[in-house]
Amino acid sequence: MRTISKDIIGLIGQEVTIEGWLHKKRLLGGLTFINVRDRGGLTQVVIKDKDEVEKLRGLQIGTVLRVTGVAKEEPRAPGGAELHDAKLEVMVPVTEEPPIEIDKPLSHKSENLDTLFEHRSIGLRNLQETKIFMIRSEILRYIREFLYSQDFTEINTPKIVAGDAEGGAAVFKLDYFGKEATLAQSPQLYKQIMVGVFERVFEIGPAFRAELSATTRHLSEVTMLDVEFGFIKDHDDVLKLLQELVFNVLTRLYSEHADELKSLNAPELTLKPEFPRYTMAQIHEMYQKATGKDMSGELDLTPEEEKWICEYAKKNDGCEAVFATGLPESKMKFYHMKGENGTARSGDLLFRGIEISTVPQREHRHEDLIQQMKDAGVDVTAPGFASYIAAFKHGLPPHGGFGFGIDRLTEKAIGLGNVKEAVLFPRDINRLAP
RNA sequence: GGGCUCGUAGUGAAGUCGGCCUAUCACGCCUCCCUGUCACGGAGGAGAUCGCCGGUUCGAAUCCGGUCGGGCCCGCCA
Repeated sequence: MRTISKDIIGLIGQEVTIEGWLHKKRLLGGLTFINVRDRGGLTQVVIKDKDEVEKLRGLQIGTVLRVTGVAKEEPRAPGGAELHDAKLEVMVPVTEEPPIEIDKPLSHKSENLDTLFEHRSIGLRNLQETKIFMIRSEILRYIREFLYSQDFTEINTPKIVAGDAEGGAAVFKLDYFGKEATLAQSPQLYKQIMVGVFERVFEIGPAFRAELSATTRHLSEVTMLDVEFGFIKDHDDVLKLLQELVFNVLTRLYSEHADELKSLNAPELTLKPEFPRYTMAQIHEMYQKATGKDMSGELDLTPEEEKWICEYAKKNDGCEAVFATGLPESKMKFYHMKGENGTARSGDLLFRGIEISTVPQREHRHEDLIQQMKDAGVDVTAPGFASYIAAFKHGLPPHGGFGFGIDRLTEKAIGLGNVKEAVLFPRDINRLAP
């Protein structure tokens, strides 16, 4: 019977067998400590028998072991317990020295990220690296639990799609049995269609972006949370749902994983249930007043302004998340709903200096949608649009939703410097492997 | 697409306006010592044709040109 490391504390006095990877050796002469890693963490094993220690000679970190010993309560051991009188069995010997260390912090300096990703399969065994992805897993779990509690249904939509459906982002083209297809840049059209079926849907999946962008916040393959729900009263309903989701997920993360976040040097969380809201025009004006730089000619916020408004909101509103509303109509997509004074009913959610989400209300009226598509130069007869338009023709209620970057949220929740650090195997303009 | 930068043992760094470099340090690795370590400690050792190609020079890690590979910012985008 195999015991998992975190359960040893409950089996004091009993003989237990653990299986895992040799994580660290410390030879002190007549006494040897080894750490064995399994899915529950590390177990410290104390070995006094020289013959048992000899079994590890020539074997490197990563060697897979079966260890049988007696569980002892020991305040000096990590976790309060350790194994004594251990017998070792080498299940998979490893003689190759690891290319990257796993028991000391790895360099996350931007110029060293390439090494980090090159040796990803080993580096991820470093407990500090593992924590990043444990936290990412928890963020996904909290998101799902919140949305289930709000009666949402999780869906999966195709990632191979016909043509350039949405517009905006650059797409990857591929040959699909002789036809031209693209990798989906977003589940936008499908999730709207599904509002006509389930009312409330969400999807967590990949989206592909072919922009030639090489920055700390861009990936060619991102993981998006896409939410869409019907029977909204107004745009405010959409902003409120996102606000509640983000507040719920982040406060839960910071309370349930305080230790891990602290060990990763994550900043303190400053958040309020009601996120401050500023219009794009207001932000341009406030930024100009503060810095003297005039950005009013820009339709969108510049990266510098995004950082600035987040700092401002943290200091003056006590909240690191902030909505930028009143996106200019000229920047809106054909499926967004027009607002007042040449703006779209849309907003951006910014957190710790970066855009995490775009939050629009959709145009649900069939005739108006068709007109907006034509105005945007979209071919409404293209095969990719037929079933989309049909959903509207057969009745879609007022609805809205948002796309939401999981990678960016994970990065910023932990306080990392580059979105790629929050991705197991990042894809960017230079990297296709591992 | 534009601009700016970087490339030195397995890993992270120092040295870079020509010579004191037979290339320095830390971690890791190997050998030995060490009975409470937990980034263990101590002694010794191996490991680098300084990304690659060419040039200048008596002499190049260091200067010049090219090339390949990274990184950061802008634009685009989320």
